[in-house]
Amino acid sequence: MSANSRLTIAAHALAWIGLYQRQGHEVATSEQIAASASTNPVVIRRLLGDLRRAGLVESRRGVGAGWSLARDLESMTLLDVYEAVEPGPLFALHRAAPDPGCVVGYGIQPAMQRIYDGIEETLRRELARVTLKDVLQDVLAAPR
Amino acid sequence: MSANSRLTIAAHALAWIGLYQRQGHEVATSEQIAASASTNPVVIRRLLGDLRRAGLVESRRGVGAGWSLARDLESMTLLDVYEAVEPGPLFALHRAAPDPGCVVGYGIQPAMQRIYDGIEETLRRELARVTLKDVLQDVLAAPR
DNA sequence: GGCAGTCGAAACATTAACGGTTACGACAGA
DNA sequence: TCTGTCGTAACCGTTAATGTTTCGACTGCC
Repeated sequence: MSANSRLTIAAHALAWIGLYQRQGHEVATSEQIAASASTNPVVIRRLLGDLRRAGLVESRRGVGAGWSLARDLESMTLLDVYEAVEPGPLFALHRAAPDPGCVVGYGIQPAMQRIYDGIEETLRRELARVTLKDVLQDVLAAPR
Repeated sequence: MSANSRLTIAAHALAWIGLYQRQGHEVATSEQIAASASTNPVVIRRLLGDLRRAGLVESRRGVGAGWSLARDLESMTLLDVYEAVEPGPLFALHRAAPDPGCVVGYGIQPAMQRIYDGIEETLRRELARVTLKDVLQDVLAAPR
């Protein structure tokens, strides 16, 4: 499907900020998060920008600049993150419209769309069941 | 997510072959199916090749050549089709391994993998609930 | 007022996936 | 032998994802 890592990296960033703040720090920088996630600070800033637009994080500029959580990790679910960083649908319909003169070509798109809508709804319910607090707890529970 | 249309086109092809056979024909050609789906015969042959490897369709060569169903549409689910045409996972982990010296970097991958495994299992259950017969019925039920 | 550190954003490069297209050999029935 | 179709490789164009560089904007601190 050519899956991307956006949800993974966004969850990583949120967990990192949450843990860092729990340790008494005010803000985290994109450079720190990028080092933990083995990627580029600009990639982190782009993703956190999406999360900021969704109201999950806040950013400060200037000297003591960086990122902080806008809400408690407990109040954020993976669905919030998913909606913030993944705009499109899971499955695409035909690239070009199928032949409307053919019975199958005529009826296939609404039929598949209904199925895909149901599947995405199920996916959302599943994502909504996991909070970012759950994720961080699970991360910290990893055996060393 | 950069979704593709493989599941859609594969379902289209199976529904088309099923209907065509119901009308008394032995085999369907990739050219006929491609015309209905508004794509190229080679694209159809590639997809049907995947479905053949999965035991869903059969192909004949030679003069009276073409494609036919290997099983009843009722016995095929969208999960069978999905597994035949979509090898990869839905969500990717980090492209480069995260920093194992960081607590979050160390524990994030197993944590996210568990979540993703659960989600894919749910997706599979959902896909397994829909047979290709259901799809064809739904297609034929479209108002004209 | 100037400096320093960080974000915000644009621009560009690289890579990979996807779908479309052409081409041609293999095959099997007439 | 001829014909129609599959099987498959090769190549192309488009798009998405990610990485990288760059530079202006901002703001606290000296």
